Amino acid sequence: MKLATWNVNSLAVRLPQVLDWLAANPVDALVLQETKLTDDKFPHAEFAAAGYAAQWHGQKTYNGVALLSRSPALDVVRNIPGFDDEQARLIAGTVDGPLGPVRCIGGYFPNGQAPDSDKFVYKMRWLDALHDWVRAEMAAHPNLVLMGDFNVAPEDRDVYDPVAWAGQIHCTPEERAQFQRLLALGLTDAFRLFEQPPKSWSWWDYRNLAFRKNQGLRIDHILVSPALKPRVAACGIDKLPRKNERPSDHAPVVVELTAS
DNA sequence: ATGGCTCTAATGTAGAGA
Repeated sequence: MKLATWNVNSLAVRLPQVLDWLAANPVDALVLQETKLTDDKFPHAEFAAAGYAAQWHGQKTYNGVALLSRSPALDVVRNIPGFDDEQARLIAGTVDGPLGPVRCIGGYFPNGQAPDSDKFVYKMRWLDALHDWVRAEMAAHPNLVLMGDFNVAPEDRDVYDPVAWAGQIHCTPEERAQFQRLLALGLTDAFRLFEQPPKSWSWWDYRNLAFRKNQGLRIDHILVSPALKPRVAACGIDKLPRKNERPSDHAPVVVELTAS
């Protein structure tokens, strides 16, 4: 069973690339971030024609998330229950597969803008609410995957220039502590279960030839629950879509789970 | 050099992203 996450930075612009990617990478489920579409504009018919059921939660201009799956997702949740949020940042659903039901949570975590900003305060509140809700979800769903654009680089090795980025947004001690709190729930960063190429990033700035110079951050993650950890067969970042014409600034992250 | 590029609202320009 393969699951993936991809911040597409506008699904209106990137739909052809997402369809191409799914044709080449027929994953069982894919969560999208930054769709930037109101719900009436979501291209569910195009995904249905490609063999994917869709659940979505969007808004105008900013944010927006979706969950695509081969078999339709059940018990779908939009945004963090109990956390009043005007921004469309989370979707969850249960996807059936060879391992039985898997709870798939896709999140577009707040950017935070700057450590001294109101948006950083919101990011911390959002992460607090996520932590408490994920704990409850893990109790209800042993097979659980939390994936998405976390907007956190967990360690210095996830940053192309850790000295320049020290204390900057995505790299502050507060954000990294929030990432560790999620791990402390029993979740595992699937990417780090394997040897990976050094300087592995999931995002590269559009500016300054950052992709060509491989100057990026690893901020898109897939965390798995204890029951799934021994089932993780592979996890990697697919840089190919970043080489396309008009690419997203993020690359997809993929995890493979085996039944035995 | 605090920008660089890309997206959205728009149709000139500004805010956000990371």
